[in-house]
Amino acid sequence: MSDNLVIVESPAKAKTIEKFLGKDYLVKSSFGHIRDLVKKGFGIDFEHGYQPQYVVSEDKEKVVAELLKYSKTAKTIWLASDEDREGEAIAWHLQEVLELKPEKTRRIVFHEITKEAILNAVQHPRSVDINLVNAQQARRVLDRLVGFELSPILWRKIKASLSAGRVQSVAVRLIVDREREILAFSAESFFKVAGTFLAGKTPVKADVAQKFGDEKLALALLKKCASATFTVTSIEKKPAKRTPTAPFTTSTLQQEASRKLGFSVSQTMRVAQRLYEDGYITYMRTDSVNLSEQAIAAAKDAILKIYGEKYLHTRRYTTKSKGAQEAHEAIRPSYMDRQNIEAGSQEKRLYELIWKRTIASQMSEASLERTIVTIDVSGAHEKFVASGEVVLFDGFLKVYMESQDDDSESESAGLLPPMKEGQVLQASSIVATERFTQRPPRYTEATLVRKLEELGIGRPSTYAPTISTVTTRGYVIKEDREGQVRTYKQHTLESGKITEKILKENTGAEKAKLFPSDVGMVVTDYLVEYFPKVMDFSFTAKVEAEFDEIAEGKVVWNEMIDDFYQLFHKKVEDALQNSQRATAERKLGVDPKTGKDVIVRIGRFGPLAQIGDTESDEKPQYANLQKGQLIETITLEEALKLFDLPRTLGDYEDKTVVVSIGRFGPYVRHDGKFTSLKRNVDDPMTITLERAVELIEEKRKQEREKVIKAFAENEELQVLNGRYGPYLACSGVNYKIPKEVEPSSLTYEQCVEIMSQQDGSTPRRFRAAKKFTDTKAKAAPKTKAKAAPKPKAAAAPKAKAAPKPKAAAASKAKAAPKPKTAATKTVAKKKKS
DNA sequence: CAGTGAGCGAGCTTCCGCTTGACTT
Repeated sequence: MSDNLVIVESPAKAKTIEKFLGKDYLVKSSFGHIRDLVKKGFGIDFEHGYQPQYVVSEDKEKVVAELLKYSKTAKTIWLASDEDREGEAIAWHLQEVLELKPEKTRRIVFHEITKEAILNAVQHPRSVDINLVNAQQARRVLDRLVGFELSPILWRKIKASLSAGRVQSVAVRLIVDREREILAFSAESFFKVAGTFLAGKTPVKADVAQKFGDEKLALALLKKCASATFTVTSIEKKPAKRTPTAPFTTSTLQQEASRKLGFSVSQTMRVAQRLYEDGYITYMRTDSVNLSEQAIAAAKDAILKIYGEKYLHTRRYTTKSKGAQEAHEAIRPSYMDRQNIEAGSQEKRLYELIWKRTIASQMSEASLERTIVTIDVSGAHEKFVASGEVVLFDGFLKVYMESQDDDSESESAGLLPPMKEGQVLQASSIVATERFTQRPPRYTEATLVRKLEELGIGRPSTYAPTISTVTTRGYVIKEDREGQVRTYKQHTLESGKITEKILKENTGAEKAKLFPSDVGMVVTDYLVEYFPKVMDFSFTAKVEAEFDEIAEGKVVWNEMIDDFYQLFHKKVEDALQNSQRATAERKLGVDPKTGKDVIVRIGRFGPLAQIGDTESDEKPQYANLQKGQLIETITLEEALKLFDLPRTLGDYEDKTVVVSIGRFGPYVRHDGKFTSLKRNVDDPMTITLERAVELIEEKRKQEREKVIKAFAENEELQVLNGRYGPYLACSGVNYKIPKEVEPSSLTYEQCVEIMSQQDGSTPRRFRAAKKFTDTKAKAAPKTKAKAAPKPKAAAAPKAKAAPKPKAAAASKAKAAPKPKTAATKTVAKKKKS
């Protein structure tokens, strides 16, 4: 037994630190928080100063038991959780739960995982800072109060199972507010004039800076240009510099991975987690841009080696973002000399991004030269301006360039041909093009995270979960929208003649943007009306300031909570008593067929349109709103159209063919079977019986051809034809068929071979492998007759894997604890339901 | 997986932050 037990938060960290500390130290992980407020009810004792009622979390009981065992025998226990509010609380909970005696307990902190930092920390222990712990308790209690008081109001006033909270409700509000701005926006058109001139033989593009709100003025300029001379009146050269951006934090990594790699926020975190666990990068949940001295030195070495001294410029970055707690370093490669790694393609790409960003942050500025050429038009006061940019020294740009959010139209200015002041240029064409003012952009996941961080709302560990909460609650939908075709005018002056053209462009198309749902809008409106303070964008910042005062010992935590709660709870009571049920009901008009009212509202299962009311004798007609339609904006015509479905097309094989729109889009129903319409080809409103039958037959054919091959040896194993081509399926797990193999000629043995190879090849397949054997184990007792051939199939891959000792050993080690965890999980789930 | 939308009204839902696995494709 070791004399020293060190407890950190993350198991990957524990492994690294153990190496630094040597044999006398046993390093274990708490896996984050070990206790939380009891799940049922508030978990707060209102009678006794908001005393929190804690319980060891179900999934942490094992961890706690293990830590308890080691702490009993250790002489000294080092609480090495992160140096922030939450970390301090974790240390305190450990102290309480493990009943650590003060004389045996040391609190240490370090914010970089280097030998020096850790040894230094051990030299400077302290005790748990109870003020900081109290700040965390206040944070925790406040969040529980807000969440558990507001959510039930929504159940009663809007819809069951809804939720509200300090972070999620404001996140939804941002999206709702933005959508309303977009709805209120009307694009204004104006004209921009641009010309192509000839300097010698080289074409030069130049623009008139001003916008012409009036088409006539733009045309007037074109007319003047027809007979004008164009003279270069000034050539201005300006030096410009660009400096690299700071190393990655969680939020900036999410933004760049979204822009450059197209990753979702949660995808970025999943990939980063793997990189962290494999020791490639430092911790991925951080708000700090700080690099350790060691990291800067390593970056310096790498830059000198690869790019040379000219490119080196080390820097220390400081964090600007609000509420940053800086318990960790920035996200950076663990080893700066490692430019590439061997891993999955996503991991590789994200690692490369992190490496480049980190290296670039320690590189020289880029120096550029901007050239601005002004061209006068004789007989007009407008001027054309051409600008060019030349990189004199690339510096960090050699490695990395941060991307922009909007796909802005600004063309990258390049090199200009040599010109002289006083030089007369020939105009080859001058064009006045109609342009439009741009509406505010919708949020992407990543830009929403940036906004939340800017407002100091949420933490690096919660950005991804917050997005998933607001989408799973149905407040926000991430989707693509098709744009609309818009026409614009263009006047072209060429060879002395002005011609007019009407052109078309697609506008407003959205890719993976966040849209509010009707429920999101109603909930936001309701909360803003009754709880404006909590819904204020600065609410978190205000309470954070108070938490800081608690941490400094200037304010007593439960007094702060009491001040808040007294007022807040009054508002809650008021809302419960005095607010109407919010259904977002809107009357659109009257149905011309029946003369009854047409309304839209939120029903039990979501937004719907309704003809007639429940009080009259006849039952009202209902129809779901479609994807992309909002109660707030739908028109009477659009709503009436919804009632044209389902449409009966006629009979086929003596059974009715019906077309309608379901959860997964437009479909045809015939003989109890569903066939999806082809997207962008078929329209449910106009589709004919003939075409519907064609689709039905097509699907039948596909199903007939689905099974390429089946095997007598194992009925679960099949060669199938899928959307992406032939594949192998066995007990719900799919396997790729190697390209060089002809699927129809596969033998049973070959299939087993393919499965066993893919089982061990990548971590992803590796998990599938467990599934492969597990389902067999479960399926075996159920169907005894069929059980006999299956164990063979399961055994075969293992036998094949045997020559690769590593994979086999790993598979056993990982597979072993699984049944237990699976068992405890199902028990936990049963308890809930 | 492809529709539901009152009615009797039980018992349920819910927060934010700190961590990994567990799941599926």
